[in-house]
Amino acid sequence: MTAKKVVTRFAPSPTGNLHIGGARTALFAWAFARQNGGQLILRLEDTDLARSSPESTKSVIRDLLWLGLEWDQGPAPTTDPGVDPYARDIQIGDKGPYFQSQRHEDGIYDVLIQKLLDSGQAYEDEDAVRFRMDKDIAFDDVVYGRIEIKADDLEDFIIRKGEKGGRLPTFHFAVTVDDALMEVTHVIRGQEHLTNTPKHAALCDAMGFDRPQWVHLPSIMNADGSKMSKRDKAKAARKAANDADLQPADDNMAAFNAKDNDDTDIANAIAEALGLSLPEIEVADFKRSGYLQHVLLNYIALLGWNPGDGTERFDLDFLIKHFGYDRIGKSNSQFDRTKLAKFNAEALAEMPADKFHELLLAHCKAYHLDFLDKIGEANFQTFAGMYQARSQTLNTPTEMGRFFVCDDDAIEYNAKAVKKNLTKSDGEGLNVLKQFRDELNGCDDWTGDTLHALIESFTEKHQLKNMGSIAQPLRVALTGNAVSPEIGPTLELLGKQTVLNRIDRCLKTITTDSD
RNA sequence: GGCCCCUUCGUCUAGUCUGGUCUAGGACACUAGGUUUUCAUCCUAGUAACACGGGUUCAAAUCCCGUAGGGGUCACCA
Repeated sequence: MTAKKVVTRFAPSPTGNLHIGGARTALFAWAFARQNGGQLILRLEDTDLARSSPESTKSVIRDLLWLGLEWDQGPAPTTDPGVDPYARDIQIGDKGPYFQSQRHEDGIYDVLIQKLLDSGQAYEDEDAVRFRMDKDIAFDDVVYGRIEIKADDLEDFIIRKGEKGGRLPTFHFAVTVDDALMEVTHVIRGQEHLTNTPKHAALCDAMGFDRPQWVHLPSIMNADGSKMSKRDKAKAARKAANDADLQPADDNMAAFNAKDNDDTDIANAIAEALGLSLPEIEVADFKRSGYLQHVLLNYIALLGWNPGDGTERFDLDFLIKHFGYDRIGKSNSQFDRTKLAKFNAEALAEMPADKFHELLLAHCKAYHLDFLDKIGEANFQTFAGMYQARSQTLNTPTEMGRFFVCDDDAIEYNAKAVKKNLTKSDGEGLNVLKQFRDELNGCDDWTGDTLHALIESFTEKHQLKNMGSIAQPLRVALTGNAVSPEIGPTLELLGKQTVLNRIDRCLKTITTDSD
């Protein structure tokens, strides 16, 4: 007997954006299929009419494609807005359709339910259909081992909803049937399904299907130990909205504020209005925050799995080569954004400068148009260059470099920085700044190199301690703070007029008496 | 609450199956020092864990039992 060809599947319900935990499940299913020359199926479990939406389907497809996890069967792998992923003729694979709502239309489930009814293994309960669970049941999970459940702890459960549920099959029934009919060999999913699995095993047995291999993955948790969920975003947004006394824009938002729903779109809208960042939970959040897809995949692969030889930084080829269920842990893990950020920072620092430039430009085009407008594409390379080594994410330059785009008189001076670099020792810094202002004013070749040389020669001429004696007062005048990238490129990018304006304003605003 | 699962540094983990090589290793974080015009980077050093209690054994992080803690699940949600 030859081993069956490996078939894995990722089967999200289209009720929102792709969650980070779902991304890890998809990643492992993808890697295992690729490792074994098998296939990955993308199937949409949309049997809950009320919660499923085409928008969610599209966003799941978008996010999976962004991550680079392509499937062999399922909806057409495209984000083209002109393409309807539900269209049957463009779905790929010969086991379709790949939407459970469509499979229901085709009568796939009803035939099998009728058989169970006829054989007495299921019975009608009001207008629903219930499956009998009257025997002890055991199954083997690849990660958790053998699980045995006594009949007394099992209850008959609904396999087909009644009228109010549209007579659709329930999740338990549909997954079992679809996995069997699509010849899925390995069911990889979150650990929350472990206690559902006896139901699926019993259903397989009752319908004469071979049981698949079940692979349950431990959960991904927040730093406080709670489960990472989109409710975290809602909670954070709600709190911010309350603190800021934000008036609800519409009924939806009012319901959101009253905790009647946890809509992440509303959460995002509030965050945008208030200019705050919510905890990243969904793949799209990480994208927006400026994480690279391969870094994100690398990091989440490490949550619950490791190659065993200490390697932590790896790419997808490595994962395909080394992935194995025997090295998946059983305990839940907390998501550590700091470690992710470090991984991301390293990846950004390592890449060629033009690659970083290209990515940052694309990121700003998508999320930070104000920077693009103010800095201009011509100067963008300089901007990218000065932040590459200091960036944790593609958002770092726009966070740290806020001063590049703000108005000259919007600079707020940090008191500590002012004292240390300007007013201390009878305004030593202010004096240097005043003198150097004239040097700058006389400079005709406004480039980073020339300006750097100007600072150096000025330092020597006036026998100052080091470049910092000028650079630091300049930083405070230009940014309000004692921190900026190298001073030469900073001056260049700000431009002569802005630099002089800000120095003048600083000299006018800050005096030794104000201290 | 019933049932199921889990428990090594703050966090992710190696080691557990096949007890001795573990005075428990790595990474991120943290602390100290160094390099640097600031910040970041980088370099060096350091702090820090086998949940608890019993048992088995010459020997236990590793095997057994119990306790505690955490998670999941008990829907016509998935």
